[in-house]
Amino acid sequence: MQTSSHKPTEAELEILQVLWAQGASTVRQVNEEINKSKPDVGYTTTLKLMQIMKDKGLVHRDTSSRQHIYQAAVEEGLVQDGMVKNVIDRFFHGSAKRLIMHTLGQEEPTAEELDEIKKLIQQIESEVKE
Amino acid sequence: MQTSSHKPTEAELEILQVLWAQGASTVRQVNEEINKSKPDVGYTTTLKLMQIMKDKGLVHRDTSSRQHIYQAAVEEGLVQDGMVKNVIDRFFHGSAKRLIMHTLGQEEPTAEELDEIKKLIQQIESEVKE
DNA sequence: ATTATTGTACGAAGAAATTCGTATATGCAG
DNA sequence: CTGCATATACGAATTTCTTCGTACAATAAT
Repeated sequence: MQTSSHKPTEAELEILQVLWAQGASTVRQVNEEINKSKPDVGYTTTLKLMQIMKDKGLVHRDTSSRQHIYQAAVEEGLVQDGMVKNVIDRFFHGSAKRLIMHTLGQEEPTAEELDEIKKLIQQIESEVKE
Repeated sequence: MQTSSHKPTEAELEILQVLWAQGASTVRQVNEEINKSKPDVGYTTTLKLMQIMKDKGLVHRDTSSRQHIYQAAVEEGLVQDGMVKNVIDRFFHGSAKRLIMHTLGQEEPTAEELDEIKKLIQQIESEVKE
């Protein structure tokens, strides 16, 4: 088994975000996207990071054309999952409930959103009963 | 206004956790607590970190006795808040709902916890109506 | 009073993450 | 064909974070 899933660093994560949002992309496309929020990140910096990520197995690379095309090799959901676990452990004493309640109290969800959350809760409750 | 709130690093966060849990403490108290999970962290390492944190304004220090007494200078809730915002932005496309639903789906909360969350939702709903 | 213990100060080593300069290859316009 | 724009490769500098050795001061013990 290919021991995948090195935990991405900050900068690597930013690149993954772009790949998740835009799908397979060249280094230039990724760098331009990143430059929208961080104008000073040089092209070779992004390139190097993406090469490192390829070595770590975080992305796949298609080298058949001159402009290599990169693609996320880890699922967004799995990384989200890891991050949520991490936050729960580090900031909410291991309690998912605390995270949820904090978020509810803090982020002012709309009535529709609250509705959807309620529905999900009911669904979970019914699953547990059966 | 004193632009406070340098974002704490990993190691700094761990120290803040201890200070939040135990209240004002000496370096030795903090180091001993940390040694429960990380036995190899040396005393001077913790000391140095706490001194750095004092420079950054993350903790306050009372030097009136020989054993300096440190106290968190940032509120746990505020740091949690910042982290939750961060995670929502970076991993959940800015949607608190998505974070909550992901967490609910992932972390298998107990029936009691679901109850509490429902209560909070109802409370928020009634507040919005008024 | 002398020694051992326990404390802070702080420079600097070590490790991890990020950034970039430069070499070199390829494609394209004239 | 020649020059310019645009690629990748990759070593190395830089920055940030963490760890610790060592110097020195204060207190406690004998």
